[in-house]
Amino acid sequence: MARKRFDDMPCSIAQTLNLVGDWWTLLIIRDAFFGARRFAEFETRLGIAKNILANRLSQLVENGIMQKVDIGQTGTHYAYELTEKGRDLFPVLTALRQWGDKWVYGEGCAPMDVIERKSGRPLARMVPLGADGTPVALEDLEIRLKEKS
Amino acid sequence: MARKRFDDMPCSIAQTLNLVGDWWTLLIIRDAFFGARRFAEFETRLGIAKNILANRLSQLVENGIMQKVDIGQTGTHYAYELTEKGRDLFPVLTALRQWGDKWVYGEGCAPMDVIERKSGRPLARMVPLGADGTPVALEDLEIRLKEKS
DNA sequence: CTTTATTGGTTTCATAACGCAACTAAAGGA
DNA sequence: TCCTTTAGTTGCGTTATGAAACCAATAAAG
Repeated sequence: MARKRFDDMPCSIAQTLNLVGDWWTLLIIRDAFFGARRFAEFETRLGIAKNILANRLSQLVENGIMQKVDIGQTGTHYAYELTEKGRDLFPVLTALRQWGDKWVYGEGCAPMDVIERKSGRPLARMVPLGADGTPVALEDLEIRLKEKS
Repeated sequence: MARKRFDDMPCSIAQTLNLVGDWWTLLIIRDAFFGARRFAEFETRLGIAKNILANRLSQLVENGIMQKVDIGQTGTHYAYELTEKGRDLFPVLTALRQWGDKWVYGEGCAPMDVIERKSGRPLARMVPLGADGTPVALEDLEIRLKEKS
C-alpha cells in the first residue's frame, strides 16, 4: 500500500516530518542553507536522481518552504531559494548536526564547523530551555494535549 | 535500485538522518519520550505495521539509540527504552515540534504543549546561539570544512 | 540559419521498501 | 489440554526510489 501519511496525527512533530521528513528533503534544505540555488547544483552536490530532485523541489515549493525564482533573461534558469518558513528550519538542522557531531563523529571530530564570523567560534550547543532561560530536565516535563473543539 | 544511503557523506546532518531520518523512526523516538515502552504500545499509538516496527526497533537498538530490556518474569515481555544517546535527540524533536507549532498550526494553536512543571509554562523557543549566548543571524555564519587526514 | 550545448526537467523500467493480513513461537493461565 | 497474550516473522501486492534515456526551450557557435 501507499506510504502512510502522518497528516492526521494531531502532533507538530508528525506534521513537520510529513513536510520535510523524507530521505532527501532535509538534505536539499541543508544545501540551500549552504548556498545551493540551482537545480544542477543540488543534483551534483547531493548525487540525487533528477526525477526525485524535481519531485522534492516541487513539493517544497508547494509547501511554501522554498520558492522558484525565474532568473532567466538568458535561457532556462531558475533559482530555488528558501522562504522565511524554510529558513526557520535552521534550528532543526542545527540540532541534527550537533547530535551527529557528538554521537557519530565525537566531540571535536566533526567534518564541518559552523562558525559565527563575529566571534570566530562555533555555535553553542542547542539545549531546550525553560521559560526562565535555564536548561530543562526531561523528568520535569509534562505533555499537555489540547482538546479538540 | 537500493535506496541510497548517506553513510559516505562527511556531514553530521546526513549521518544523523541516516540513523533516524526515515519515516517512522523519529516518531517511535517521540513516543518513547512520551512514555511508550512496549512493542504493542508503539504499535497501537503509531498505527505502524508490525514488521516495520520490529525492523525499526531492532535498528534503533543496533545503533545504540534504544535498548531492549527483558522484563519478562511472566511470559514474553520486553521494554524498549531510550539510551542516553537516544535521550539526547530531545533537542531535535523539540526543534521539529516548535517549527510545526509555528508553521503548521500557528502560534497558540498547537495540539500539544510541553510544559515545565516547575514553572507551569511551555519551553522557550529553541534558537541557535553564538558562543556569547546571543542569537545568531544566518548571514553571520560561515561553514568551515575540515580537511581529510 | 542550422547545429550543438546548457538547463531543467519527464519517461521508462527494474528493484527495494512499505503495508496488510495471516501465521508462528514461547510462556502463563483456566 | 486448550486458550490467551506478547512479540514477532512470512508472503504478497502496491508504491516509491534510482539510473538512464529521452525531451523541450533557449543560447551560443559556426
